[in-house]
Amino acid sequence: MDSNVDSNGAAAPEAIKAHCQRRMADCGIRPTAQRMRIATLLLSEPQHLSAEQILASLRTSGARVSKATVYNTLNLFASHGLIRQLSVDGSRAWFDSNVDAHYHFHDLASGVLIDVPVPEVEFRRLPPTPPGTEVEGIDLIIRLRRKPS
Amino acid sequence: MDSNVDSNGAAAPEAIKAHCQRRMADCGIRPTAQRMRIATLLLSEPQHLSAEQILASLRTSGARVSKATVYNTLNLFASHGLIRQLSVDGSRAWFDSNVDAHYHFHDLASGVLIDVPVPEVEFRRLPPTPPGTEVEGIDLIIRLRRKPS
DNA sequence: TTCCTTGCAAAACTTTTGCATTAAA
DNA sequence: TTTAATGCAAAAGTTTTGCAAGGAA
Repeated sequence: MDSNVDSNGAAAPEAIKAHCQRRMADCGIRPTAQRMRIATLLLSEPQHLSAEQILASLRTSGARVSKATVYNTLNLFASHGLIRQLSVDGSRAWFDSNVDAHYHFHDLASGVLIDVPVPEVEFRRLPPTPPGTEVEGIDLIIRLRRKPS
Repeated sequence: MDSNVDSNGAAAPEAIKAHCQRRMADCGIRPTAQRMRIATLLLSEPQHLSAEQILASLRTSGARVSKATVYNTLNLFASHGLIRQLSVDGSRAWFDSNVDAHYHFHDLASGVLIDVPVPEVEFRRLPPTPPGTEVEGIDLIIRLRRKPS
């Protein structure tokens, strides 16, 4: 049985599974076995994972998934708004399970990304958009360095 | 002679050259022929260029430059603060000749980047940084879509 | 049957690197 | 003469694609 709540108090696997199925259905994405594996891994909590990390994690846990399917699935999820793709440093894409509006800290020393909730940032003033355009979204990345002590 | 001012009123090539030499000297970068070509191209005005665009432009104008040198030089410039490297969409790096603090509009339809001067954005509130860290820089990209008319 | 999904391998693309050659100090 | 910069080709890393095989409707 794997219906227990884990040591962090995270939602039980069954609940995550159900949650993923519901969200995929809402997006009109057919819940195949591989997609469910990727979704349950990524959507289990707010996190930022790369395609390679997801592939490695799935392989480690014994799943049979190809690299092509991981990439295709992540692109599919992102295009349907199930996850969000981030461009942080250009070296690779990061996939964010949190699609609610939010911003990021980027720790330059470790590479770690940390979510910044919307209420933590307030704009007093934003530039007027060019004619014929409107704001689709705002990407804010606050780069962090180690404070010299 | 190519010391005329061009039709846009931009600085004359000689002035740009001198400007580049001075800035490279300030950064302790030896002004070799290839570096000067890349610098005069990129630093002639505020703009965003990819490595391939720079390589193509140099080749078109008859310069003998290798791809490796273009990449190595751009990395060198960026590491010395002569230019700024941007991660906008993950597909490739963009090199920004404007190293003064500023933000960007990103037109999703055309891919075009537009500078947003600092005074156009004011933060009323920013999140507290995690312990032991301080802000190194703030990257703000305002994504634009075409306004439905 | 028909359509969609998957895996595998190959390809595409951007960027980096090794090394011999060239240019500069 | 000694060090640094360049060009070329190859390699590396990430992501996409073609196609045959498998699976669901």
